[in-house]
Amino acid sequence: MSTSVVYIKDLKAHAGKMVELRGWVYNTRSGGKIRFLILRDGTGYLQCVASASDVPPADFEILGTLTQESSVVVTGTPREDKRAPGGVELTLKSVTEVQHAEGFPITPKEHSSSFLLDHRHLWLRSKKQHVVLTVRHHTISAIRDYLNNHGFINLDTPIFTPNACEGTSTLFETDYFGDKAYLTQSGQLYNEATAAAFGKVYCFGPTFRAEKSKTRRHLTEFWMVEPEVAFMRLDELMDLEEDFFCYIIARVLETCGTDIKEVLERDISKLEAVKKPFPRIHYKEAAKTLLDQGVPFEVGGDFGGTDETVLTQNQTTPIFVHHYPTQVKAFYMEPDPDEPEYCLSVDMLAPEGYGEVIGGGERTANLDLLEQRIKEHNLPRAAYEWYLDLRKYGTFPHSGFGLGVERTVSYLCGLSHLREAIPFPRMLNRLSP
RNA sequence: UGCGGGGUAGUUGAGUGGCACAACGCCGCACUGUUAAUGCGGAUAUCGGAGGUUCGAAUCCUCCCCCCGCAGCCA
Repeated sequence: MSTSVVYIKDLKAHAGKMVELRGWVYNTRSGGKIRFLILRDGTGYLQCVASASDVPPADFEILGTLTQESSVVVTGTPREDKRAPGGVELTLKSVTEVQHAEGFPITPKEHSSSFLLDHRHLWLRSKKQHVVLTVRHHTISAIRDYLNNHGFINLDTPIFTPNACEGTSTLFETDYFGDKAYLTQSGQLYNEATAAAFGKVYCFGPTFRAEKSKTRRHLTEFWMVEPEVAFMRLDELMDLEEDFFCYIIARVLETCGTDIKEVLERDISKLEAVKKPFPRIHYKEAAKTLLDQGVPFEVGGDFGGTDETVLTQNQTTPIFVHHYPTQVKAFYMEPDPDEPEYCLSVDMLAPEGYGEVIGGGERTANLDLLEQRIKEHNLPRAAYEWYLDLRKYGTFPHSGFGLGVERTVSYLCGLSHLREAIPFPRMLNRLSP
């Protein structure tokens, strides 16, 4: 009879049959003539039990010397047992040590965040990080599925760019064969070109901001999905955003809900309560709310983290704040024709203090206005000639938005800092590992 | 970048002028159902770096480095 090689997640289907598993030692416990091995294989955790009378003496000896994260191959027969964490355990028949690991630095006890980040390559093996990054995977998968199933074409935009997209944020500069090139901070301008060619498009990739921000909500390298739709107006954009976001939440709850609740100890009823439509609040109304609550807020400015928390504190769903002052938003935002000092922009703010997760709006379709705005923002006109062409040859109303993947994952997982929402975070003071 | 809090054993902390401590981890012994096992024993530190004050500095002073939190900016 041959022994089949299985993963822990599939173990229940092999109850009573001899199987082989390959993985790493999570922990061991010894009880004299009985020894326990907690094995992890990337798909789950499994308690293996060996009695001195049931395994060869040499194998029993190995079980007594195994250390945390040593790599092993074990064989045995799985069976259901209420005493085991997970409900299934393995009656060991043999164990082979592939490599003996000495002094694994991360123990199941408490560590500081900087110690863990220094050991991020090893921290990834721990339970919570495993769940968070699995949520990230399903978030990305849901994003792609939603857009692909709603007629969007994925057309990725360049990471090397010759000019600033929004002109305001700080860019990472690189040498490009003697010329200056910058790492992209948004694919938005290129999306407008592909939207004119394909109608509904999105780009999805890393973006870079050299902002010297050191907060729980900033990375210097983060992932963003940016859909752009030809002929879409602001109200339809909000319809799209809320439907999209609800789909992501539903997919993640379906695939990872139990782990988010049990391993991350996040209150998932807060996620289950998120239903569309989300409240749509005009900037002026939001500003009034802040002033009514006694928040020292300067009308005409953008919202800070604290402002966003106050605005969302009594909400069970994310909210939309639209019509920000034209002055504080990017040059390409379309001014409201009735009230040009406000523009057709919209941010989606998540509840529970997570703040802005989506930023977007309707883009200026008018060539003259766009030229004027480029001048006002002191942007080099030559670099934008191609962008102006989009208004010269069949200009069209269009809207789009950018959703930050790490902020979304952070919200879904209830993290206190988004550095855990990406495998290898890049921050102001961290470039390694 | 500004303000605040920190840097002591592998890790997490206590220690405000007088013998460097504890817990966990690690090593050894015991234990046939452990769940971050338990009990007993053991090893482990240039107290972030450089200078200074002092009979004596982890502790006081000066400069530097690094980390954490908050804010601005933003997804």
